[in-house]
Amino acid sequence: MKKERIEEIAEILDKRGKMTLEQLEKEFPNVSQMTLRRDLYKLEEDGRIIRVRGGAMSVKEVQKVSGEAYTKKTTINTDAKIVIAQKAATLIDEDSCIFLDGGTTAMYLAKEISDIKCNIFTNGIAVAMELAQKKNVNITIVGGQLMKDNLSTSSPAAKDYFAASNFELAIVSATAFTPENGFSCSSQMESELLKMVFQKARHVYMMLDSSKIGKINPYTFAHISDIDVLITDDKFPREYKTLLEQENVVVM
Amino acid sequence: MKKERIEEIAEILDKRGKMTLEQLEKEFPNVSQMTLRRDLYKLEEDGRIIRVRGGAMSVKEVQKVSGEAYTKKTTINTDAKIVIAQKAATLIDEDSCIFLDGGTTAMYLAKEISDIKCNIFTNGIAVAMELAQKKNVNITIVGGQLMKDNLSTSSPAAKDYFAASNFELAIVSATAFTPENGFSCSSQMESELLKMVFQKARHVYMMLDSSKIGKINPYTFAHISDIDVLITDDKFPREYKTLLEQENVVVM
DNA sequence: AGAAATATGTTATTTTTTAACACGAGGGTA
DNA sequence: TACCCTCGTGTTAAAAAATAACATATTTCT
Repeated sequence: MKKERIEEIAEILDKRGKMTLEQLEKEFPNVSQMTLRRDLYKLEEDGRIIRVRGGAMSVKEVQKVSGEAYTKKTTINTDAKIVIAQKAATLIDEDSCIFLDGGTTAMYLAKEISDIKCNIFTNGIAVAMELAQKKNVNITIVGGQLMKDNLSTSSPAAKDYFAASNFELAIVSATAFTPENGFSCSSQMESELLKMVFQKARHVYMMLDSSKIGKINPYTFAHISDIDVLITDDKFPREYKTLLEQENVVVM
Repeated sequence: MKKERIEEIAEILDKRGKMTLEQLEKEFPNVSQMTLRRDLYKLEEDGRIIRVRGGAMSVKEVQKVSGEAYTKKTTINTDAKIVIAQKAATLIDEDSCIFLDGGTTAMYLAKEISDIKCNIFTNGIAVAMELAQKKNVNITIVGGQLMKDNLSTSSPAAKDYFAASNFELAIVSATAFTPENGFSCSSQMESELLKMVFQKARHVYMMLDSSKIGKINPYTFAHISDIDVLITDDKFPREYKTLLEQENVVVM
């Protein structure tokens, strides 16, 4: 089917770096050239490849050449984040009303979410941009000052926003976690915003890849008891898991 | 000479990210298309650009925005918009406080703005994202519901935002204009938001490429008398210009 | 100066891409 | 069940762009 084929094309392209349409036709003899073209077009829209004369090339390939600076940040523990995002995506129901933070994990979640009718609040513009591709998702952006490092907003005025809006579920992530210091982040405003979110939300799911564990950031916005579910990867330490479960947190 | 030209092409490309051959021809009117093609070929050999259908894109650009889609649905009257954006960019002073709308013209303006210390409010997340690359620009996003077609937000709650913030200058654009119906757009919420902006702003500059002229959209948010400066391209009809100048609008 | 190398322009040809329409397979609804 | 709709796909014609090939400068070097 379409989706698998597109995925496969992306993989091949990532692997080989560059392919001509002719080569792709050989690889996929049972579909027409036009279909492959359309697939490439879609992949280009998603920013995964660049179409060039005669075929296409992988964006990763281009980035590999010399781009370390920016790329690095987004590739920390990418695989784990994607796994976490996929898990989280299964937890989103139709017609639900959700807050999503602006972190990279949320970004991956935005990619993974299926296009169902739901309402999502977010303070991350990259997240919002990703979600904008889903037809059925209603997106609301929390305004405020933009932090350039993580492309998310925060402001004291967010309080007013939240006053007039409701959401049952908040799916957030932290940049650091220890059992003693709880979940922390590096920006005070963000921490304040998240505290507000926690007050508003009926349930809170925390996405936390294992690289965050044992680290401490300046502003704690939540403790173990504040969350309902922790979504993590399989490198998550067993002892922490039992610890969390003792506090009635579901770890998945 | 060849070398300087190639260098210049590389620089332009790094700045704009992507250019068509047509645009390059305008930039270099004294050489033939073929020469430019050969230049691009050379630059590709050197690994600085990637040639794509119709033109080329900077490798840096690809490396920079890994998540964003480079795809251009935004190719309507691009040249005019860039010209307008360049003009508008010259009007932005250090330490000023500006509202910028979320349209494509504003997007180009965001690219052209030099990295000076200033404060920019915007309701366009694509605009905000572009601005995020400037170190010295302080960005505030107006929250609200995201409209997927133009990636800008609008909401009744914006009023509250504006209540607590000031800006001297608003630089906006419209999707349609006639002298009788004034400046109009297709979304009621956006129109309301712009009206609020107009109330708050001391000065209003309107960016309007000539393709918008003579068209009417459902919601009028301003008339000629509401704006101070109109920034347009050289296809702007002379008779309209005199008309505007009669109403003390500066046309540039 | 004059030959060789380099750079540019012009035109025709080939290749690639797009646009437009058609068709059939599901999926939901009255 | 019949109908309508959307979606994915294929086919073809038309447009656009890239290349190749050749002609004509322009520079460089001896």
